[in-house]
Amino acid sequence: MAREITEVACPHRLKASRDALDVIQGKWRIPIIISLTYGKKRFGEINKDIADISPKMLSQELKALEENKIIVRTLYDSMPVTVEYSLTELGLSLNKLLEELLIWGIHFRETIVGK
Amino acid sequence: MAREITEVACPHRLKASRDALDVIQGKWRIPIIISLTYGKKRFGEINKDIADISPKMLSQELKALEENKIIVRTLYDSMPVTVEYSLTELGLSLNKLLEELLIWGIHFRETIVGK
DNA sequence: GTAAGTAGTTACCTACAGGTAAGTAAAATA
DNA sequence: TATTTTACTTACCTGTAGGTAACTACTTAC
Repeated sequence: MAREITEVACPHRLKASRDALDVIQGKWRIPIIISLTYGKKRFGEINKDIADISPKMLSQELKALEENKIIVRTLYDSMPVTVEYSLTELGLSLNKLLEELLIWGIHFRETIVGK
Repeated sequence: MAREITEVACPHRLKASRDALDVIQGKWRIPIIISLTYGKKRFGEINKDIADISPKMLSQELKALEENKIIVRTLYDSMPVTVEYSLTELGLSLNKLLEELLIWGIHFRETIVGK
């Protein structure tokens, strides 16, 4: 019965969904990921892309995304040290989820606001 | 160029994604939605499904989900007053997004933990 | 009358997300 | 020598998410 599915399958499903949510949640993660889908960028470039983020928050969120293997930080020891951030394979694999989030968000807006 | 897409299309995309995230984010929203995908339920039944939620949090989150038109609250004035919660069309339409969240969550776990 | 069930509410507390402002270090430029 | 650029860090503050515990109101069963 449905009861069995609920009790047996749900804890695992819940844990995975929660993991995914934890990675993309917060105010800045998605903007950062989207900023990097258009290619590798430097700290200052991301900062310009996302106008209202403070360097503290950007630094903090980049660190978190790096820990979760969503992005990689590459340091070039050129004359003025430059750092570049880019999406990993795992980061790129978020594409479908982000797309679905976007689609539902639009649907939500149409349903709530539109009528 | 990509630059143009970034600057023109992103603010709207971001807003929609953020809207969607706001609806499902937090510790209890997804568990509650999943609990209701298996049919309408009463307060006490959801409380039993999600063992560690407090009545305060359940009440609070049900109210928020109702405000966002994800669920409906139906009151039956039978002898002991009973209340039933069920998913709306909009709530049911979250299915694909939740599925995608689950799929990526599993992929994430395999990539991070598995190897 | 007392207990138990249904569906919550109220008051209070803590932890973390996020924000502001300023400081840091190293090299390039003027 | 002083200023600018890049990439941050540090200290401090506020607001919200979430938690605990106890209380409420109504009804049925014992």
